[in-house]
Amino acid sequence: MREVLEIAKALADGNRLRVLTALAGGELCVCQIVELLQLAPSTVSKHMTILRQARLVESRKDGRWMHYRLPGRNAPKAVRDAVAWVRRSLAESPQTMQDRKRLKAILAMDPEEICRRQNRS
Amino acid sequence: MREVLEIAKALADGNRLRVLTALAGGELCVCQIVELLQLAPSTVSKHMTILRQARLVESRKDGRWMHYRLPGRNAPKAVRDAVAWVRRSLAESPQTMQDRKRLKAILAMDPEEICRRQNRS
DNA sequence: TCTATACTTCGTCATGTGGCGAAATGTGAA
DNA sequence: TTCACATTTCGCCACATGACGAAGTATAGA
Repeated sequence: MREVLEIAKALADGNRLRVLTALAGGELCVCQIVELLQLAPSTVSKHMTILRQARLVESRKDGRWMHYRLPGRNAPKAVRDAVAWVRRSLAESPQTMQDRKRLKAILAMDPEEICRRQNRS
Repeated sequence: MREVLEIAKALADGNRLRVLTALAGGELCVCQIVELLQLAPSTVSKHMTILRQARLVESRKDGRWMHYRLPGRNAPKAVRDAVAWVRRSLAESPQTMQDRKRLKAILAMDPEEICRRQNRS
């Protein structure tokens, strides 16, 4: 119950649903997610912590960059099923389409430049 | 997105998860749910409204009694899948076991007596 | 070591959510 | 019609949550 409720609460936010959907296209670092959601880095960090606590994402630290990705096959069934539900339910959503487009542009840029941009603003 | 988020928010509460799990055993009226959750009738009513708005439950009015049940086959796929996720994920949970036992006792009683009890307290 | 920087943590604020009791609603029975 | 009563709606309160900026942490590079 505790685990399932934690998952459900983690899913109960539009920005977190967008992140999970975006991660279906492969892992992303925090600054890329910041660029996608257009939120403050601290806010994004908090969202990612909530998703990770619920095990809905896994993380990998690479130097100064933190990468997040969807959970692998060894994740609990409740988690994998929840992610699958989100992916299926939002696959055709207008928000997802728009994010997919935006993400394409983000991935085309150099990650370092994205971060530099954020420091300027 | 709107629909999926509404479902996720409706699932993000322990009492509502308990109700959905309990409804797997068949439809229940409000006073039976009140007895199960041990919450004020007005609180339970609010929970059921949230679940119904998200289409996670359907309702049937029978005289003074309102019965709630899990959605049928004509419900949206996102809804059916969400209910299935909850049922599968909580099927073996201690809370579910305990509720199942309590529910058995509740169903053994006359519904009218349950309501009478609630008015006394 | 020192600096720059990618990210997280902390403090704060506005808003959202879950709880209750009182009042309103609607329906069967007298 | 009038009453009893199952349920919902309303108003309120305490607490949770999402947002930000400032400060802290950790790591690559000079």
